[in-house]
Amino acid sequence: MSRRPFHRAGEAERRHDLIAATLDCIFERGLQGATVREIAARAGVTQGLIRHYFSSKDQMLQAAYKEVMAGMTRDAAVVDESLKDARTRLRAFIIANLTPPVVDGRTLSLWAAFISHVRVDPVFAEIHRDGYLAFRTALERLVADVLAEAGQDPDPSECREFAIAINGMIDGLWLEGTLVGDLFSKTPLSGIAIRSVEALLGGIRLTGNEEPS
Amino acid sequence: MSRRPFHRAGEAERRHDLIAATLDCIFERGLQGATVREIAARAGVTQGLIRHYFSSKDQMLQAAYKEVMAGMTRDAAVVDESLKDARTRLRAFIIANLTPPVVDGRTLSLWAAFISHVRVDPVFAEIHRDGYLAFRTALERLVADVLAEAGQDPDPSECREFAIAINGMIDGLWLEGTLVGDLFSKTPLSGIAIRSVEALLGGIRLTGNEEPS
DNA sequence: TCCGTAATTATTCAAGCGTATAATAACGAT
DNA sequence: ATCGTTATTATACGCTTGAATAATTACGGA
Repeated sequence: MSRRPFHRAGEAERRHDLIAATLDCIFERGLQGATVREIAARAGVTQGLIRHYFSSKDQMLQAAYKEVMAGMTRDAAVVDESLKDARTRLRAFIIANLTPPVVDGRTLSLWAAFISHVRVDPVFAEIHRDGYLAFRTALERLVADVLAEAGQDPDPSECREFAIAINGMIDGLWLEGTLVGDLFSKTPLSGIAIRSVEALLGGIRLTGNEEPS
Repeated sequence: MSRRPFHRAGEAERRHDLIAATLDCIFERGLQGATVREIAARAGVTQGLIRHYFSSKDQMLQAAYKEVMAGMTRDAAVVDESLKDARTRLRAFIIANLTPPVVDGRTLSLWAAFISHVRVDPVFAEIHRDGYLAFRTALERLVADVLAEAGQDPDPSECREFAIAINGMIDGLWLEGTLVGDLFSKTPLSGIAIRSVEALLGGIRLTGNEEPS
């Protein structure tokens, strides 16, 4: 009876691997399928190791949720600062949020699995709140820039209202577009969103060139 | 050792009670907290009875999901046909979906808990799809009526695009409004939505009277 | 009034869960 | 080379889970 050989990985690497394995489990079999044993097996370690890096399974799930939110924010907020026009930046922001990798079955699965915990566990609620506010704040600033660029006087509360509405629409389109995506094959979501935002902002065009195929 | 007394309830009543107990459990403790034993206890029966009415726990959860979706559709689609103006009907539709009982912590909890299963279990996917399409179809018709009423020629594909956008915004506002509702205390969601839809549809006013406090 | 049916309770079972603890071996320091 | 540290494995514990089965009792129809 020989013991299984192993190698000592760096703490950061191990934690990352464990979280990645956790997310794989959640994606494929839901939160219920993310058991300590299954996660350990997928990470190629034994279950005891999990408790060596996380004080409990719950704490590991929280870390995993943080990583998901951070990933979504990172992908979503890639608004190249070099783009001079605010309109172009807002357009890029919308497109980034309504195309892969944000619009993606895996991302949605993870998001949905965790969102059901937001109202049960206060720690999850805080993680969600932080992510939401970061997103909306970025959007609010973009809207203010666009309005200013169009020569309007951007009333802060007005900008916020626009941001809330646009944020809602992006969230909803992202959600339904991913859940029942096959229903949207004909018309790209990002196109709908852009035209809608243009109308919402009072007819400001977000693009000079026609939209791509 | 005397056996616990009981009474034989009608099948419909028992099934309803069991589903109600299931939803209570999910609301308070999430899907993971909805165990057969806990549900039975809350329904005032013993756990064996559940298997007498449902062939498995999964099947009972599916029935519960159907009931949640049906409830949301029922509450949401209360568009009084007697309202003559299509604009008034659309306005009522939007308000109904962005005020209680649709905007409600319990409704969201249940929705969120189930949505995470949509991508794991095909049966749940079908239930969701049916609900979504019913909702969007109703909205599509309302939009067509409003545009026709405004003297425009309602191109079907244009109506659908409007419906998708509006549906997305309602979904997103509903979701975020319930999740982080305290952030919206100042400005009512339904007001934001109505003004946004007005802009979206090209400036059509949905109301003659000013909005309530 | 009695009796058959089936709705309901009571009990049991095997599997899987998160957690705890002890043994071991990999690897850096010396 | 050797040693000490600790990352990692191995094993076990107690509990909960969904499901299965057997025993009962409520209730309608004769």
